[in-house]
Amino acid sequence: MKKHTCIRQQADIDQINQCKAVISDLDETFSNISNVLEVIANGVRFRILFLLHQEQKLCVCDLSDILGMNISAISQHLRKLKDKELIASERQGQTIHYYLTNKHSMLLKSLLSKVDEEKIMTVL
Amino acid sequence: MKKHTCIRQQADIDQINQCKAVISDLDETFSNISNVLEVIANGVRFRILFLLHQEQKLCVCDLSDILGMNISAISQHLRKLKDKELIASERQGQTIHYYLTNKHSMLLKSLLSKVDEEKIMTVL
DNA sequence: TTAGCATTTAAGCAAATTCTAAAATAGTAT
DNA sequence: ATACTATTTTAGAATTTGCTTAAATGCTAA
Repeated sequence: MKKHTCIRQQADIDQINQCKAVISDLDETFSNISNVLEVIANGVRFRILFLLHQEQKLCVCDLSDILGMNISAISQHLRKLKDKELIASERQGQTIHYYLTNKHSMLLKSLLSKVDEEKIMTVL
Repeated sequence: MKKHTCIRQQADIDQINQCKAVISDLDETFSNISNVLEVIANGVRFRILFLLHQEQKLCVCDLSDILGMNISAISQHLRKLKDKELIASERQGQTIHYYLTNKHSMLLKSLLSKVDEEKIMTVL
């Protein structure tokens, strides 16, 4: 039918159609999860999330100092995290503190817990 | 010291230095996790992993049919997954079957379980 | 108000990502 | 061998991402 279809005999048509149905059915779900994962997966942003989890709250300057990166770059990463509602901010005078929200906190916890697991692995 | 440092008084120098030490100490760990997450986070690859988890094994053609994508595109995604050892392949005649490996299986299971959780959310 | 600090936003660029199309590889079967 | 099928690889284009620099916003304090 389409150019990306193989002309093979051993294909299990039923299996393929069932899978198609599942994928189509869960399409929005997959997109939701991937959208959040893509934001978390970035090395800098993952470190930011780890730091916010450990320190409760930090400002752009703190993160910039800790990670040795440009303030603007950090700010742009924070915006992406904020867009996905993984973090929120609170102004206190001139400084704006960022902290983790409850949204996706389960997912985040399970990913951050990998840091401790992985740490043990890399020591070996 | 550096151009990205704010000149603020309320900075907790000890806190920042402690964080720097932790981040530096765990640097390799963060990179390892991010590298794997970045591969998993992609929408197409996440769907591939989900399908392999559900169906045990599938060939490039199957995945191409199910996801409605070019065979070449799928093949390139499979290579990325294989590079990170998330999947492995097994030749059977002309067709090459892909299946999940045990590497990062814990991480993967917890991420794939989000599909069922999220599904319930999107229905509401 | 003006100056100064913290932060965000905008613009531009380089590098990375993903897809398409075409060529290459490899096994099957005639 | 030749033809055919399944898959991978390569090359290129389009898009996205992440960083840098500079300008804009917003609070604070003199």
